[in-house]
Amino acid sequence: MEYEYLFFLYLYLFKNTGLTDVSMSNKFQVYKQLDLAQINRDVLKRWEEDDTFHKSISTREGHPTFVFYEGPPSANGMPGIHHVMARAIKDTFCRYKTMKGFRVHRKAGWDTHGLPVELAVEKMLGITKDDIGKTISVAEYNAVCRTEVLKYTREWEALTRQMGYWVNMDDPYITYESRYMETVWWLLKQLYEKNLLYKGYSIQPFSPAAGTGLSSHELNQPGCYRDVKDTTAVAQFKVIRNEKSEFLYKNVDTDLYFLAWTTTPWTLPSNTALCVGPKITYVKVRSFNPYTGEPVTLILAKKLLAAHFDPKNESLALEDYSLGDKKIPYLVLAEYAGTELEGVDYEQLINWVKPKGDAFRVITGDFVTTEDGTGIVHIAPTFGADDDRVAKQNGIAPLIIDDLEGKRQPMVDRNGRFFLVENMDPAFVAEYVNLETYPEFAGRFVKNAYDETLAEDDATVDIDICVMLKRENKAFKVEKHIHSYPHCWRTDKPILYYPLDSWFIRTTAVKDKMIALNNTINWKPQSTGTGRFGNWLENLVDWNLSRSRFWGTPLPVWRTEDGLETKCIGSTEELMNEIDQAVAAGIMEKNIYQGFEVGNNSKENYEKIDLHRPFVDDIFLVSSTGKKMFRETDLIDVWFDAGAMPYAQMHFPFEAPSNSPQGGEHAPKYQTARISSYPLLKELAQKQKDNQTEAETYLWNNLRGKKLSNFKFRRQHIIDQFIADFVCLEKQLIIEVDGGYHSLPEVQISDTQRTEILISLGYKVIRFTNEQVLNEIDVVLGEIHRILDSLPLRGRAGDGASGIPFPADFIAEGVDQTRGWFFTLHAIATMIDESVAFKNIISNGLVLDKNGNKMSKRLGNAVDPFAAIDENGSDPLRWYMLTNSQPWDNLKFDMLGVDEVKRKFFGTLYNTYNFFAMYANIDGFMYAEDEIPVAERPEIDRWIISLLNSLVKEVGESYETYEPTRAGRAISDFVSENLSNWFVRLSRKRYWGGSYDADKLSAYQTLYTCLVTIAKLAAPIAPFFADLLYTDLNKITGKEADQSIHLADFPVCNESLINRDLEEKMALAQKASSMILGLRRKEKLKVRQPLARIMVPVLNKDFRQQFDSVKNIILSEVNVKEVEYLTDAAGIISKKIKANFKTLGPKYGKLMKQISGEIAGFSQQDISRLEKTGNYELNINGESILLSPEDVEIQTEDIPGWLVASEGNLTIALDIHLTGDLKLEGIAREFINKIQNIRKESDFEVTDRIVLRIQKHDFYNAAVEKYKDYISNQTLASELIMMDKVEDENSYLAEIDTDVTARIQVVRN
RNA sequence: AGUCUCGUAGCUCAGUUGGUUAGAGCACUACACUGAUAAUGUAGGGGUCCCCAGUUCAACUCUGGGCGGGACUACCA
Repeated sequence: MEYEYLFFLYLYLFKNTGLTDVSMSNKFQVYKQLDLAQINRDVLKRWEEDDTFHKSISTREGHPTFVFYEGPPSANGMPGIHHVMARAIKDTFCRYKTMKGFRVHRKAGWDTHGLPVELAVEKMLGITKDDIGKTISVAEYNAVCRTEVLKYTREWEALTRQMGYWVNMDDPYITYESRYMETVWWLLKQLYEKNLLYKGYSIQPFSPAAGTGLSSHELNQPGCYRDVKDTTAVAQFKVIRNEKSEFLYKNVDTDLYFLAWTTTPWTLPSNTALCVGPKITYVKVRSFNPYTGEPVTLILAKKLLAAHFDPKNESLALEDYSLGDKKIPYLVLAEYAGTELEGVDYEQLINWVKPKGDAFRVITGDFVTTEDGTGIVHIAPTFGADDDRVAKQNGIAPLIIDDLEGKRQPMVDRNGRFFLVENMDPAFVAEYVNLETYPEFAGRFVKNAYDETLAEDDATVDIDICVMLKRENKAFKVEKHIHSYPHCWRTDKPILYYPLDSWFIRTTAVKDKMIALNNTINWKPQSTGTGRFGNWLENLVDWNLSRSRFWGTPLPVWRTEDGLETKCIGSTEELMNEIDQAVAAGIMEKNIYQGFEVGNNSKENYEKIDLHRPFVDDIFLVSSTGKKMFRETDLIDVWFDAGAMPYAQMHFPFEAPSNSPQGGEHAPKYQTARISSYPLLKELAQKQKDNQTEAETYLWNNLRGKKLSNFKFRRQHIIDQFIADFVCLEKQLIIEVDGGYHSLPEVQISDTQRTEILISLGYKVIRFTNEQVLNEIDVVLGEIHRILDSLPLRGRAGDGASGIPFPADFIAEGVDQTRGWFFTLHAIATMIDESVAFKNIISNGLVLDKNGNKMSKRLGNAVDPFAAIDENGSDPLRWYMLTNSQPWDNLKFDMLGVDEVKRKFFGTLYNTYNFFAMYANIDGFMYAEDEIPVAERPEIDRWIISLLNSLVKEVGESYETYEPTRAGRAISDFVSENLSNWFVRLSRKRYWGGSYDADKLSAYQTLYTCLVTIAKLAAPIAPFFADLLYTDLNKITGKEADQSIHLADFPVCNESLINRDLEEKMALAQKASSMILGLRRKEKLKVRQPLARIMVPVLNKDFRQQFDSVKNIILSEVNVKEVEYLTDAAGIISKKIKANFKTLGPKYGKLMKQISGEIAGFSQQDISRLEKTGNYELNINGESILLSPEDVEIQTEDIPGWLVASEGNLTIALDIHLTGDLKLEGIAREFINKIQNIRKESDFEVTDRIVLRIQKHDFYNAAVEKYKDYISNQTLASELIMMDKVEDENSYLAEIDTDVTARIQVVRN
């Protein structure tokens, strides 16, 4: 036993007796068991005491910012486990960016408006929408909404805290607050002024009986959809023969018609187009009209031919048909693709009212199916949402009537009747209405249910229209049909799809811009961006903003009753002024917001006003012509609230105005021109711009238009009192291009002064000569690029809204937000700023239960996030969720998976730490010694450090590209495979015993570095455990200044420490060891029994060298004494050869089968010829094929007479012959094993010294004698005494070999 | 119905520009190791790579068509 080691051992024992008081603080904390839930609580407490979150922001003051937007959750529902998922993703990247030195902006918020809130309130109060304004006032109702919506705020905050989601909750934005709504109004006004906000109509469910529109939610209430029997018609639309349709008339000897089916014949008079499917095949059929018997030729979908013509009748002769025959013959004449039919004109079916504009044309639509009907859809744009959309896209006019007030109306009025002629504009009637045919139907209800004088079985308008069509040879088939049709939940009467007034945002006007901007966004997964979101943009329609509800942001639009004058209000200031004017004009009695101070942005001030209904409804304004103006009663889509959050969370522009001198908290701080000298300088700058040198022009052309990594450069830009040649303001970098005269001394002095001043203003100045720019532009640009990268971002990139964090660098929400929040953010940012709202986005999948079902309270399969965190801590939950599957795939959440993560990753890491701590405490390692240069550390240390650096690189890249799953899995693999299973296992001996020498120190330093680095890499995903690990380590060593890992810097990969060769070698060692252990197992040879040698065939020089350098590791791992290399010359290696498909395939393609057959048939001579000469010629089908060594794979087959294992191209033979000496050593090791077990059973301390007494036995006497020192050393025995008889008392029987037991006594010294 | 997405071992997931015998972890079974010890290691069994067709010398991989799960968007003639 070395003295040095003894010394430390004594020190350790001494400390343990408590005789010294320096003890505890110098020891690494050792844990009895891993309790991640307790760690969660402890670390959380420390974070709160130390205010770590705020420190993680304040310590990054002045650093470049990383902007994250929190998609506001609604606090009127409890948080679920899926919120843990979403928030784990968000938190991971915000923490990562913090560790990368960014100042991360992440403001929490609450989404508070919308239907779910209204429904919850109604349920709670036991009322319906009908009661609002009757049994409860709107004001009371809204007051309840206000409290209801934040009902679960406390739970949400608790979840945020417990799961370690760091988001700034100091001042969350709340969408119902007046300040937030003011920004929303401001945005709407911007859109209004850009002519992007307009009033139009949309097709919505409408109840003529109740006289009101219905939301789709109201339609989905139980009992609303009912099966009803309606008259349906297949109508014949007559083709107009002209050059567009001429091709259809081939072989046609009758009139030609399109067939279209409808379940609502009353919409036929409003038909203005027919729609065919572009991918559907149509047929042209010669037949007869069943009602009139007239010969007709009809066009319908091929697939539906059998639905309208009995195939049995095809054989019938056309000539034999006479009117009244049940069997109607038919003949298919031709087939057409849907696209061919596009553009063909047809006659109006029912000529009551003429449309204004283009109509009666065949158009195409993807929504057309061949499920039922004829595969041709009758389009009445005023009565169907699809119809309206497809008509607009194709420029087809709807059938619209001008009423007496000059308003545009559909053919059916709001009572559900065909419009009365006397209610129409006479001028319109004169020009467009057919007074011969229409009056018979005018005033008829389109559904009998609307007319109290009619009964169920009275003739309906549908029937009368069909009768008319039959008579006119325009109806092909009329029949009753049962289908499900929606009814109004209040009146029980059928609803109509009906055009209703709505406010729209003209998103179609910016469609191209939105598509272009979307292409710059990094979507995770990409397919959501190009697919779901991209397609949505391609088929964009105008955004219908209107909602007829109560609890939401009111549309800030006032109109005069005649609709001729409109005002859109964009701020409280504007509103106050307008109200004051209205009061002055006598329209309002007083200003209801009196007391509100314009310009005072305090919360208190804004709480004085309420911009919700009903208060805003009571505001009437005065128009420029003195007329009274009423607010449009609509609320806006709550998605607009959410999409407005980049602006509204900052109360933009009211609190961070874009051009204000103070510029808001986040405004760029760069110094610009001095006011006094600006006019002069400006003139000068312009002159310089006009007279640029050749070099300047050349460089400018390489910098302009954000060519260089998207950095914006300006030329001849005035800064303070100077004109900088080129400047990048975001990075405060000035580039000067100098002509020859700069070498003059006086010019140099002034240059120096100028540079000094600019530097003092915070700029970096670099200079190039004209020659450099002209001759070495790549070098120059490379240098600029390098310097740009090294500089922090000062201002904000981009030209969007200034003064606020915009756009976001990163957002993440569920994929269900694609057409919700993601869209509204994108749309608003595009329209307001022509910018993206977010640069990187993760759209995460759903969290399902372990069987793949959606979680719901009803099924009882929902996981309570609080219980889950309480039991496991949030780290394993977070780790599991991010690493089990990629965030954008759905996660099948299974608690067993969480357990696995706990055991496999956290358990292993914890064990590794505990291992380290235990020995470090014994040896008093505190990382106080100088760092041993990596180059001087043993191979295994350099290996794990190499892998560690590779890991740092991979993990860094993964986080950087928003791939948390890859990052987490890489960390976990490293910990369990390489660190624990290989490095620690092989290095155990180095920690145990021996002196505190360089090797031991290296072992400690290396393991310490691995642990602390792993902690940092894992910190973004597992913030609690990582911080504990870090602080436990750092407390003792004081290596790092930061008190929390979340304030520390993310590790940087040191490429020079990565040694691929070494990594390969070690992989070889791992493989070889496992193969040899496999062989031992097969032969039942314990690893304790040393063996003499292994033999390895050498196929090439590199291999021998590689194997040799890890030989010792392998040998000690598998307890073998020597390795012997076998070369060809020995003649005992037999080789086998295979074709390398990867190299040969592309060259010889078709011949591969034969080639591989030939190669497989190579003899040993053939193989060695190829190896020696480096080529081999094959002849296949007369073609000469030249093989090189790369075209084949050569492996050794086996070594006759030896115990052999083969894997890939590595073959190892094991010599299992036991010499006497080996046997003795095996016995000695057996003793060590048994004695160690006895120590353990006796609960001895690791460091207790013992006295050993062993009863003699002929089988092992020699072995014990020979290895006495070795045994003593390993078991910490001060004495080893062989005795004839050891007393039974205090002794143990240990089996040393089959039938050989030893009596051993182990006594503490 | 449309769009997107997923489908590989009992479970959760990898699988590079197509290339030879499709992998890992968990679970299961067996074994080994023994001062990291309520830890660790090694091995084994287990596959119609959802199905069909095509392209190719060669398909888990590419193309087309189905089937099944999920999400979103529509609710229709």
